[in-house]
Amino acid sequence: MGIRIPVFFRDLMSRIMTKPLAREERKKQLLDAAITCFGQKGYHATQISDIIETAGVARGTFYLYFQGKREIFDYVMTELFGQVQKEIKTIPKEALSEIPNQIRGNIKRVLTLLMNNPLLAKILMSESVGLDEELDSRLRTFYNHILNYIRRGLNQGQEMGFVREGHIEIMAVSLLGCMKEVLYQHLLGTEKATPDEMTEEIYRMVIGAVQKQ
Amino acid sequence: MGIRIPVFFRDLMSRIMTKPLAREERKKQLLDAAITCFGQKGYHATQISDIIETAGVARGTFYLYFQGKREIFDYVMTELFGQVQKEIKTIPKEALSEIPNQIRGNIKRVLTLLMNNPLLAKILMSESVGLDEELDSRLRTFYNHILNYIRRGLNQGQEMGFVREGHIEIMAVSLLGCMKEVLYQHLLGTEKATPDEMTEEIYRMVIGAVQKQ
Amino acid sequence: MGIRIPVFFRDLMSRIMTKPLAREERKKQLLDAAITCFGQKGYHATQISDIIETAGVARGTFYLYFQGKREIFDYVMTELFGQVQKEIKTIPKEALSEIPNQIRGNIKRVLTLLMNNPLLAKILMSESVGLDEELDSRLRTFYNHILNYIRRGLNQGQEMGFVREGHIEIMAVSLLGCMKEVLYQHLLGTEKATPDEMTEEIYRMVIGAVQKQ
Amino acid sequence: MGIRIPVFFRDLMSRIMTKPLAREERKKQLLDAAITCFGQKGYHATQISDIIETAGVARGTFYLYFQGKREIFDYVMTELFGQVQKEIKTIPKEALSEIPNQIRGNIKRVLTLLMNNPLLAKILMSESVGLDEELDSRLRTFYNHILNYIRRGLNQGQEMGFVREGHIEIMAVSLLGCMKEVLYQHLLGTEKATPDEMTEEIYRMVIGAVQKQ
DNA sequence: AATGAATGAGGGTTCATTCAT
DNA sequence: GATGAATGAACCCTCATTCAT
Repeated sequence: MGIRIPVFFRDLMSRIMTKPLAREERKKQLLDAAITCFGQKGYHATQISDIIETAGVARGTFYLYFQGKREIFDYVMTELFGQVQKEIKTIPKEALSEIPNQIRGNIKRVLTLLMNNPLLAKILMSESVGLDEELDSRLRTFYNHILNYIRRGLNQGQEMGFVREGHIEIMAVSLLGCMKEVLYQHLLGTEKATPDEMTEEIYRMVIGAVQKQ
Repeated sequence: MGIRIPVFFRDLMSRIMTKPLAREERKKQLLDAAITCFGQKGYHATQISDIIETAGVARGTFYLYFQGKREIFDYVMTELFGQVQKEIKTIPKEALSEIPNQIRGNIKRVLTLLMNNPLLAKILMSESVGLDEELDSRLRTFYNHILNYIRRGLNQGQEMGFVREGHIEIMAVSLLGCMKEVLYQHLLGTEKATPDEMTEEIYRMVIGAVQKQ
Repeated sequence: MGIRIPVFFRDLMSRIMTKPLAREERKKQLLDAAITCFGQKGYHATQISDIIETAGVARGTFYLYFQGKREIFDYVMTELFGQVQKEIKTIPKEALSEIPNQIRGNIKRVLTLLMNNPLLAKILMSESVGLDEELDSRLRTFYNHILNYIRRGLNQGQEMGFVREGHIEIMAVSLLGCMKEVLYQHLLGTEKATPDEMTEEIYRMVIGAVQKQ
Repeated sequence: MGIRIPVFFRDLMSRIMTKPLAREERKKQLLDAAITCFGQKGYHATQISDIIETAGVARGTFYLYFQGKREIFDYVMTELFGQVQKEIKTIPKEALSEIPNQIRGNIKRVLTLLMNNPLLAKILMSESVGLDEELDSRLRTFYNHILNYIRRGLNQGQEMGFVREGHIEIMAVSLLGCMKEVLYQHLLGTEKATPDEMTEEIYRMVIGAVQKQ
């Protein structure tokens, strides 16, 4: 299985020339490989072999950094959640006139991030429901963060008189759904619009859906 | 020898009338078991053992009716697609004043169906992306049917002057997303509203999102 | 699986028009089907399904006539052994001048039989060694019959002064091998000669191999 | 850090010199086990469990070295073919007076090899016809090699005036059959002669069968 | 006698994880 | 720290045989 000499050479080189990778670096290397693999094939279809091949690391090494497949998937999720959340900025209360642009900005940043990281998007959209209880709850938590952000916006809007009365909860969920679905169909290849088009249209939908008449 | 004709008659009857029925019944029994299992655990985590235990048949029996796990999953998908599509009714052009109620009706029927069949909903929401190409395309087809329905409605609305101008495609996808997400969060347990509340709120979102000012 | 009405019709017809097949006829029908199948695919690759399909009989019916796969294979072997042995005629002692023709005749009859029944030949040549001890011994017995015939011929020949001295046993086995191998290569498609050519050449080999100088 | 170079050196040495060897050893160990099992029970009756038990390795280990049952059987066949072919030596044209001894030598070497390796012999004699097309053709190829050798010998003999005219093809096949059958009956336990006796007798048959009067 | 749906033991293969070097 | 050969539980599927009708 495979060519032996190159392995030896790679090894030889790495032993002579480089100090062992710092623990965090090596972990990141594996994490990146895992994101690639999970994104391409999904959790179940991804094998440890895929990850270590992508990372260029021996089988045993993997288990020096992660307890197993489930754990690295956990780490992947956490990493991705973090990336998305970084893009969402709370709208400051005082910048009243700026609200439309802020909302637009948030929508656009998240869409752009996800459209540029299809793997990330794919994992967020499609995986993990039903994998097991613990992961489901992690996903729930993630979307709750986002929903909270939307809820706060809607409440604020109501106070300020922009947003019509109504079931805030359902409104928030619906708005989240708009964005997820546009993204999802984009992943499926159904939808070919640009981030700007998508942002603008979603913005108009969102505004229309919740504004006072 | 004995009395031959009666035996033959009973047999004839049973062959024409009952046996094929029995076959379909048994198949349905397995299909139901599969829906239950896939709904609870997802495709990958579901084992043939789960399905046959749930159905209460022997291992070999399963393979008399389905070629394997993939095939029964296909059947399950087809079945579920059919159930959802049955609930969607095309709105007749002439009943102009009836349009709001018709839309409400469609939303409510689909939501009710899916809320009463959480397994069905779960499968539609969460499975199969990334499972494999063939199944992905089946899901794509399904949602395309629904999207077509929504697109037609939006186009009609534009002609009639109800619906504002805009990127029909993204609008349609967004509306689908609203409904899917409300349902999905309901499944996750985040959202506890009743079908009526959900229907009403979604209806208002949808109308607001697309109507002319 | 399959068209139901025709089955019913076939059945109906057979019930109304024919009396149930006599036990021996039905058994023969199954045996013929089995010879066909074993000949085409070998013992292991032949499934009960193949046999009953070929025979046009239901699964359960098979077990009314044979205890199982092994038993019908036993019957097949016995049947084939019988056919071959029928073709071999002992050469009468007195017909001294007739010996060459008698030998030629035996060789030709057996070759012709086997070349016209490739299934029979294939089974005799290739199957059953290693299947299990009992079958092995049956095969051994069969070839012993033939070897006995050859041994007797050689002994007689020695008494009469035609056949050189030597290890009769090995000579007999070798002669059997000549014929088996020519037949076997014929089955494999290597050898395309006619029965007459083969008979003549084998006869010359046999004679040359054992005759006194 | 510690002393790095020695570790690296030991490792380097072991990678280049010992590890690959170990791999081949393990493969050989499995191959030997497979030869034993296939020889004793035949292809179909041999289970992977038999092979790994005989080899004393775990189930998964088997699949590190072979893709499956079919592949290891292929390897076994190749191995055995090689062993037999090694024993056959082409007779040099010039050594005219040596021909008888050379033929005797070939016959004896092959017989001895096969009589000392009953498993090898059993596989060559009895397996694989009808197993599947690919393996059949492999066997055909093997015997063709041997037949070619015999054909060449006969042609040479005709040119030199030793061998009578006749259908070379059938003569060659017959001679092969002599040897195969003697061996086969030896395996079945019918024939108890020593290699020397068998060699001598076969030699005389062969010579008698083909020589000019 | 005939049917064919149902059975379930058994076999081949996969793959996450371990551990000696 | 790094390696990768070894492990074995787990899973899918087949097919000879049974038995209620």
